[in-house]
Amino acid sequence: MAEDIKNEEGKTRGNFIHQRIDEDILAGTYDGKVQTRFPPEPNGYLHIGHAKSICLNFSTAEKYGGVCNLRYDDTNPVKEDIEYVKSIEEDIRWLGFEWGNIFWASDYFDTMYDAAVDLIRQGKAFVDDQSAEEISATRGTLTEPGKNSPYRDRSVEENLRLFEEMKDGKYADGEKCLRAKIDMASPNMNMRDPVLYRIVHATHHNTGDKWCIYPMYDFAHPLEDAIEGVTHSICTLEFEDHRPIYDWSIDELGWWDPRPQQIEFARLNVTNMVMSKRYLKQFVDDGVVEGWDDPRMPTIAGIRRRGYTPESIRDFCDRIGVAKANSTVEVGLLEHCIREDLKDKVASRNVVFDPIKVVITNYPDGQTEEMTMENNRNVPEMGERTVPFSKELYIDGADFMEIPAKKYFRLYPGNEVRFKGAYFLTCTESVRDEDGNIIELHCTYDPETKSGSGFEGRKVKGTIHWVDAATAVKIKVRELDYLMKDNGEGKEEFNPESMKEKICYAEPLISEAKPGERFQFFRHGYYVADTKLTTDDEKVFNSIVGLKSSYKPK
RNA sequence: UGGGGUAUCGCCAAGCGGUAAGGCAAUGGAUUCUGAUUCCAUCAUGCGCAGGUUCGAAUCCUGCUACCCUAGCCA
Repeated sequence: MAEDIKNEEGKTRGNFIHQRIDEDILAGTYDGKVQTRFPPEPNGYLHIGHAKSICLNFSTAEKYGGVCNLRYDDTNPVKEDIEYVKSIEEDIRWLGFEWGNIFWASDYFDTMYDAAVDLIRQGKAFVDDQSAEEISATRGTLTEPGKNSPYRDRSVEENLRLFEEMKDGKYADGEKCLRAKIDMASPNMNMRDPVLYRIVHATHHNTGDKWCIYPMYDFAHPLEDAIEGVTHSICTLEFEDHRPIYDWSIDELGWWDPRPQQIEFARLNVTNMVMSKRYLKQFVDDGVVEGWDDPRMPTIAGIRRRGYTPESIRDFCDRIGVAKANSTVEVGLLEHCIREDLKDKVASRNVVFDPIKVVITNYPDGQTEEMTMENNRNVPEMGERTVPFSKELYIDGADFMEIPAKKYFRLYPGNEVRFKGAYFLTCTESVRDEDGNIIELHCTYDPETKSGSGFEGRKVKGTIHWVDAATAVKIKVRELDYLMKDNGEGKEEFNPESMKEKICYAEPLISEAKPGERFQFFRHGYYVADTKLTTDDEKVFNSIVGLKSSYKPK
């Protein structure tokens, strides 16, 4: 996994965050301690972008022998719901990480309140009576400084009294707020007397109705980190401008030294995937997907149901690297990671798409042979299975062409191909109905060429798969594409053809497939038995990813 | 228009003054009862642009340019 890559001098060459930590260790800033945290707000499902953050935080702690805690950033009761907690924990565990502790920001509300009071005492915070609109109007613009609030110079005593009254529920939402007293002319908008506490009369899942004032992220987050003893607080790029207020909150209090440091990295973007919670929620609400765990969704629940493995996701996160440049990784890399993981793990099964019936005219009526096939050609230890073979078979629609394209070496009239695990067959005739549609193919087989017989007389260029018509099992296959597509010019839009269901014929053994079990459908790609829809009677498979390339007639 | 970031191959990404790692993709070829896998080979005289310093610059300096973030009592 995340092995240290050493250069000639033997120095570690990890990502820039590891380098920063190395410097801290060298300087003894935190006495060699490394502690990180994954701090989701429980207001939605985790997606693959979060997976990058999870891998980064947990593996960084692990690399340095430190701990990574799970902490819920639950400082806004109107936006959060305990229902998401279960899925968050399930997703992290599924990825294979273990947190040291589970913390709740709301458990620190008392300390945060005391911190706010301390700042007021120091004259570094004040209660503002202005409305949100007024505050917004006097904040200034990117180029013009803001104006001081008329309430900015209240006495410490008055501020203390007012803040306590805020806490005691004497005021309505928005009537007052607590602001830091910093600099309304700061070129950084975040430092223009930012709001520290706001009034929200709402029941909190953890603290109930104890509080009606709640700390803002900019004030709460640094305190949470400091309280827990976090050393390196890893977050995404958009918080770079917030770092001064992060540092200010801890330094002005003077309660902690050294303080944790915030380090920002670029969030993950993947082509053909939307990470915006707003957009994903819309898909769910509009019913264009089955839910947050729809196998096409980029949520961790979705990619899990899609058949991705935790190993493949972690491998992906290792390969994409960590840097500060905004970037969009091609889905091809994610696909590579899952193929790489599955290729030596899963068994192969014969499944015929768009079936065409084949009749072997010179094969004895009523005869059936049990053909032996290897489950995974790369892994002999995975053993073999037998598959029935008889006079009438089905082959894949894509494996026959009436008029062969250039360099097409599967079945076409007059051509001989190997039927995987069975015999060489030559197509002698295509049978049509009145409308001219091909309804079946007539072939002849050569008994000499049986698989495993050691026949070396001649070679064929093509090998195709098949299922025995009499014993074939019908399964439902869902061909999944990405939810978004680069339609038009550089813009990604919803892909209405992201799921196509079809009924296919499979070899009898497929009826034993268990929900969540993965297979390679011979020549087609990797598939997983859907965990919600697969029953003993009906098998439903989702496509995970296709094989790297296949012949595409022009 | 202020402030904060970022620019190295089609996509990620190392590099930290000594003469451009690696992965994905792509391309050629070998093997193959999966056009898969595996294997071997090719793939930046150039690092946003223009100057400068230096024996030597992707790395240092100066000046540009492009893109991202930022004016929630969200996180």
